[in-house]
Amino acid sequence: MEPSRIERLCIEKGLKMTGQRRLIARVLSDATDHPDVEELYRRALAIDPRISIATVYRTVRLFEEKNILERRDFGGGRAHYEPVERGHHHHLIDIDTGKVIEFEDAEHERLAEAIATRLGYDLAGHRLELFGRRREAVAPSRAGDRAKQGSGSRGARGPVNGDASTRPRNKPEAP
Amino acid sequence: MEPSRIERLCIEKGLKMTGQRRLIARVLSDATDHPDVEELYRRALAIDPRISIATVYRTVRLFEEKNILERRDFGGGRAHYEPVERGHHHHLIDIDTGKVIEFEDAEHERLAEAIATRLGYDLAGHRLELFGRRREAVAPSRAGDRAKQGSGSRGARGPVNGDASTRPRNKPEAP
DNA sequence: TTAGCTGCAAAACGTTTGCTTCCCG
DNA sequence: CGGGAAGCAAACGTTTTGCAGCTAA
Repeated sequence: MEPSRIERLCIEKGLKMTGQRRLIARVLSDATDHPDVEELYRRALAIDPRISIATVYRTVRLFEEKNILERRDFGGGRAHYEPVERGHHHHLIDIDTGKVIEFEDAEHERLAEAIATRLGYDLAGHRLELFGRRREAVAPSRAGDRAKQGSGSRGARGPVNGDASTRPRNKPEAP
Repeated sequence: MEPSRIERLCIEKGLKMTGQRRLIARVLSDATDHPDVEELYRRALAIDPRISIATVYRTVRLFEEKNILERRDFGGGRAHYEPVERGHHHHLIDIDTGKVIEFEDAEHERLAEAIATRLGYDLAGHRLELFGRRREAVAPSRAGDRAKQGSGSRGARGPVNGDASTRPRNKPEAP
């Protein structure tokens, strides 16, 4: 079987390629979403049931350090991962479904740079997260134009209450 | 002793005011930074050594639900809190010192709204975090106009390595 | 051959909760 | 007085780690 994109990256960076790393690399290469470690573990288990979750943790950490993966924190306790090769972008999180939409915005990049400069800093990184809710179709004609959405790891875990009342242990919430 | 600003808020919202809540309200009113729960606990302990950390957790959660506090996640495991009365703003985190600088930017607000709209969403909230490093003074004349900085909770815990090598368990890092 | 990876189970970490006692309103 | 709050310790969910054996290079 030919090496996955991420496995190739690993080799480039001189990592020792074990079966488990190859497996995780493949799972990550195949992913189009932002899985957390448990989800990665689940997907890996489905292919080879002998892998341990400790290895998944160790591997994503390694990959992150080697700049192969990016860790994302959408709020809700668990870290999510995605290949850096997808390039720089930001996220809009649907607070009703938990779905994550990726986007880029040149103007924002420019603005972030400008703000840092204004404050006397060199920008080393930044993150922008939007939390939103599908806009109701207001036009009287056909309701609901749809947005291309990158899909969330696991499905929604119940809607966020708009007024920050009870917080359901592990949900993203709108700041 | 007269009630702190936050205690007044609590009373307005009809919360039962116990000694502990009054204490935490005071500590929060006095804070100009973004303390985490442990730090709040420490500051509260210094005033009244009989408070328990469980109470601090329960209280900040309550205050958050009542829209008195805002929880912030700067990456690094712990949640940080600040009074909402400080108004809407964003943060620039100094990756060398851990210091947090607050800023507002009208253009960014407008842009965030516009992006959400473009994607078919109503913006419910958003967060922008910049990670940066003090700019070296390059100009031969007077070096470095200074930025008003809100100061980090506890001092820096060692610099972040620019290339994401070993991650020191509980440090913010630049995305 | 051997540095370094894996699995397992146990520990660590921040946070929440069950229960009993205590206190505010 | 009664319902909610506090304290304590135990439980929680996620992540890390110590150790003994295994494996890629």
